[in-house]
Amino acid sequence: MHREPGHDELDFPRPLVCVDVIVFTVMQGVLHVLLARRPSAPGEPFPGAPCLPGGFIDVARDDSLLQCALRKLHDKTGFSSPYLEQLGSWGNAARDPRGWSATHAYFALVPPPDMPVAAARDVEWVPVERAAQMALAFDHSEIFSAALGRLRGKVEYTSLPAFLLNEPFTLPELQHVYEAVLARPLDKSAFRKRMLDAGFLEPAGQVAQTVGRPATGYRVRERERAAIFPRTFRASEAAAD
Amino acid sequence: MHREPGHDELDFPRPLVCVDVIVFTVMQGVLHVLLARRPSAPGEPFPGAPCLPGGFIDVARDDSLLQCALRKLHDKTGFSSPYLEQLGSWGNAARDPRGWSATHAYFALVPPPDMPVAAARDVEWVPVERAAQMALAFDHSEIFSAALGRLRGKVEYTSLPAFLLNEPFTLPELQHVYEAVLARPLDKSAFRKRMLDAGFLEPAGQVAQTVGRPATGYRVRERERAAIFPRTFRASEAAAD
DNA sequence: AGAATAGTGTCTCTCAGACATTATTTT
DNA sequence: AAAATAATGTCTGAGAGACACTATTCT
Repeated sequence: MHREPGHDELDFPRPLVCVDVIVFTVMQGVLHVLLARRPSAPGEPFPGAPCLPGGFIDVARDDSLLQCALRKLHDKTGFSSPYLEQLGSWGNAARDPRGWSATHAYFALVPPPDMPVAAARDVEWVPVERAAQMALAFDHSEIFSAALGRLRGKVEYTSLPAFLLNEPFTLPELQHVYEAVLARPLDKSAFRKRMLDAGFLEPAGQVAQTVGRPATGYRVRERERAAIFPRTFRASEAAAD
Repeated sequence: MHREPGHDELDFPRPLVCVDVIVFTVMQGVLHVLLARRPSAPGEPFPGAPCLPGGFIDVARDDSLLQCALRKLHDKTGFSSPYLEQLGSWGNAARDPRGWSATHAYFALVPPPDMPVAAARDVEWVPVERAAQMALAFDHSEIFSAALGRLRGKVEYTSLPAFLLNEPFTLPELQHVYEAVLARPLDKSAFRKRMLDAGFLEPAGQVAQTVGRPATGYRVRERERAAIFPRTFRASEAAAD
């Protein structure tokens, strides 16, 4: 901003501004993403098409982009303090037929929700493999793909999957989530060493299993941010940011 | 976007939309950032204050956010194909007294420029240590701080500093840039092994020194993206993205 | 006792860091 | 020859992966 001549009046055309949220969870050992559906009213772009939950900024109601993302997330999922991180922004003249628009994308991780909740709010949990094959409205397929890439990348070297579980959780449970997101098996011994050495977990009692030895329950020490490991899981296939 | 009732008319108030660029370079072994200055005209916010180069999106002229960032970068520095990466976005009701505004921040790495160019375009190269102590207009100090953190973080495990040098460059030169950005010395042997093993460099002849043995010159194989190393420089102090 | 799951120990490999050593140029 | 800088070699330690092994519960 700030230096263009002729802009002082502020009467030039402004882009549309949106916030979209990519919400991930793991259900039945499979990574899912929350999708909404475009309205079918006349004049609406992409009528009836699946899309990411989101919407226009309401300058009277939203104090900030982050707060807007939190509001939309709460409206759709009922969660109010999930792990939430900015993914990036997409803006150009062509992505929305209604005009030049820019969207700010956030990605969120939530523990497995109760199924009925999602259905009631007119959104749907979709396995990421299926979502990747769907044609989402606007450039939402591209944004979703970026979110999935970012999640898989960061899972290689952070404790992000801990935010996909209800507490307390066990180390075997956490390992299963890692494996679900990365879509490959991990060695149990290496996994446990890594998690415990990182020091982001604190014990929280025993968790009885339906069969076999009970497991130690854990909580994350700081819910605010993820821990970062000194190496990726497999150094040979290092991950982007 | 896409599901708010009452929005179909598109006649609701829209935020101001800007793009700001954080341009880094290394001169005389010191990391610098490019700063502009707010106009002093009446009605302008933060008159005369230092700020990041940037400005409002021109929906008639800019096809996309990225192209807008490239345009501003070219206007201010003359570089047209630098390393350019999206940093994030900042948007809220309070950051600009003229109204609800959102800015998309990009950070760029350029090789050492000719000094006069910057001066002629009404921008100035400032050492980052000094810039960190200045009160920049709007929330630009916060944005600059995030950019510096991102750069230092990624330098721990990527080849980003190669984009801060003119080609061909030597490994000792590259090491000096790493040390300038990280503000700590690195071991020569470990550094060379790391860079050569990463495979992102290709030899480009010999580079004579003023004194001593001449060094091998190198070019980066792919100018488009940075290489990622399997570990951070010091695993003990792992870095965020 | 046996099945099932949780949790540990040991060995090897890779790579970062420390630091000593060798190589090639100019004066 | 001496100085200066480039480049390599050797040793050690940390941590990842493979995989065998032990521990604790239930039926």
